[in-house]
Amino acid sequence: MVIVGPTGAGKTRLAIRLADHTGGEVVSADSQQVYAGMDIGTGKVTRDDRARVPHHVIDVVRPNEDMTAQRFVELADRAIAEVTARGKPVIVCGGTGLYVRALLLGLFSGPPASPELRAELTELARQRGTAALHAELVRVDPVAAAKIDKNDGKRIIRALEVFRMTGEPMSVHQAKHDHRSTPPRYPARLVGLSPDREALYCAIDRRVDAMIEAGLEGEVAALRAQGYRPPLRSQQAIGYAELHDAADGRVIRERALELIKRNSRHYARRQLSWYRTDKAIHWHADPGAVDLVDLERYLAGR
RNA sequence: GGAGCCAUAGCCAAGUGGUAAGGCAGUGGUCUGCAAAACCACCAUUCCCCAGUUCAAAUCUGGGUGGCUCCU
Repeated sequence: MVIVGPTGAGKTRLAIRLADHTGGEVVSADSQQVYAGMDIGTGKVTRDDRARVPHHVIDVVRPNEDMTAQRFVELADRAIAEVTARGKPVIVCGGTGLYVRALLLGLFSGPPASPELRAELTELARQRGTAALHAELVRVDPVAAAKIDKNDGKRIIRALEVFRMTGEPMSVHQAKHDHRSTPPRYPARLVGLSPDREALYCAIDRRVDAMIEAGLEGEVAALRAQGYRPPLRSQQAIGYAELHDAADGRVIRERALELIKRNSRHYARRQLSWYRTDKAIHWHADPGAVDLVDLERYLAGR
């Protein structure tokens, strides 16, 4: 069972409810909840819930470590194998579209991320401009270049990275792993949560207020005390980046809180845009109205 | 009671005779090892209202309405 949807839609609550109902365990597919010490701002389940319902792929790296989609897939695969071995249903709770897709469909067999090469290419982009890198990509991999916007530095760098490390264009690697034809790695039932837009935005605002009340600022202070701050990827997460800015005096607190809400709304929109195209998802507007008995019947039928 | 200034999208705002910049918000989208990231696109047939001048008005003139400031 895979639960997807935008931030603030109620994925976590539904996952817990479903786990309680079925005796299943939860595998998180969230690119920020992997970081230990980042609990409030990433909306992790409470300690009580975790004590009752086992959660996996949460708190698996320190905030100064890199996380990648491939690493996530490895960790999730292992967790799923363990839970399955115990004879329990697996509930994947995912907010990160790329991670969910990578888990279900796999990634093309390319080289792993190379921090050195990325640093080199990033420096090159800074000096000569992103357009220059794109021009190089046009030369070595015109197929990929046609699909990547000339301003999209991150994707241009990834494509060049793959080419340099393998001597083969990324588009060739990808053609061997076409998502439209690759068989799913797991038999999954996808449940999507998509509340009314206005209600979702309201929920997001309230959720941010609740995070502040719960001590998000203290959490950020603790991270800073340990030396974790931007530009660490983990510290650029929504709710953290803004409060680091506030702590550094770049914005006033009031504005930072507004920005957290705004950025969360933007993020929710991007998530919806990602999932909307997936025809396999069964959508529900109200997480509270999802019929657990129906879902359980489906799980039991496997 | 008098004088001055102002009125452009949900918000901020440029534009002083030649056919409505930009930013924010909003919306749609892209996504194959950084994804809570990165990137793309759309979004005022019209400038408070009415009349006038002009080939041409958001821009000039007159009147009205609303707001702000100052004087009495």
